[in-house]
Amino acid sequence: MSIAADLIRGHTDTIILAQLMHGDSYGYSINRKIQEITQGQYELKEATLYTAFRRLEQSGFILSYWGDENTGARRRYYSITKAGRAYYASLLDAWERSERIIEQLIR
Amino acid sequence: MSIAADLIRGHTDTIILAQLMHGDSYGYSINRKIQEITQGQYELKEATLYTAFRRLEQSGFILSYWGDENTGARRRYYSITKAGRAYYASLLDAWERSERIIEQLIR
DNA sequence: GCAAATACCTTGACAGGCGAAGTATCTGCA
DNA sequence: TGCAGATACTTCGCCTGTCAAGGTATTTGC
Repeated sequence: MSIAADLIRGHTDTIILAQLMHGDSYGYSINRKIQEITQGQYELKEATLYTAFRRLEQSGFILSYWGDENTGARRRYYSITKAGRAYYASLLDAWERSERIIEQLIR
Repeated sequence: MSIAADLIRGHTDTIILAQLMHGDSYGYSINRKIQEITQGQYELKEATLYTAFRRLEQSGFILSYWGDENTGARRRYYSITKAGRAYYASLLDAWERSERIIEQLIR
């Protein structure tokens, strides 16, 4: 991974929720998607990913259920809740504001 | 402070170095400058600020010296080193790249 | 038959941010 | 003179998020 994870820190929840806004998905798939989108420049470490899922579920922003694959490894799917959508919107807004602030401060 | 500090986390060093690129300064002043620039939307907590100074100095990115005020409280001034300038440039670059990545990931 | 990919989970360490509390000096004002 | 408030720096200990390392189980390809 070529990008300092510290700079993405704090966006983990936003990234996961953004993916779930496009539809239910499961951990491994979401992480591959992230690698695809960034052309391998970024990935979530598994431990980080699964801790985030637990955090988001405990907060009521996502729901999980086991997929009923009759083939392949078992998958735990996640679904964004209504509260999750609202939270996502507020995180997007926070990103936009912080982006402007950082821009001003680092030049 | 209205902005989630977690989003700025990881930029503390960059922000401090950016201010020192404009000339030597001391903690309290740098923090006031940050509040000015952001119109009060952001500030570094004192503990955060001074730990960052120590971290940066130990890494050789800044130097410190006591000011010789004969009035007012004593001030510890900081000066950016050559290594600090190079580090700052690399942090700026990292910011630009991470900004693009985040943009892609959160929509 | 076995390596590699898929898929998930847990533990413990570490780093950075920060609340809280403390020290010391100076300024303004009653 | 006395005292609040601003200036200025410092330390301690907690909290949170990241992640290395290790583990489990299944399926696919050779």
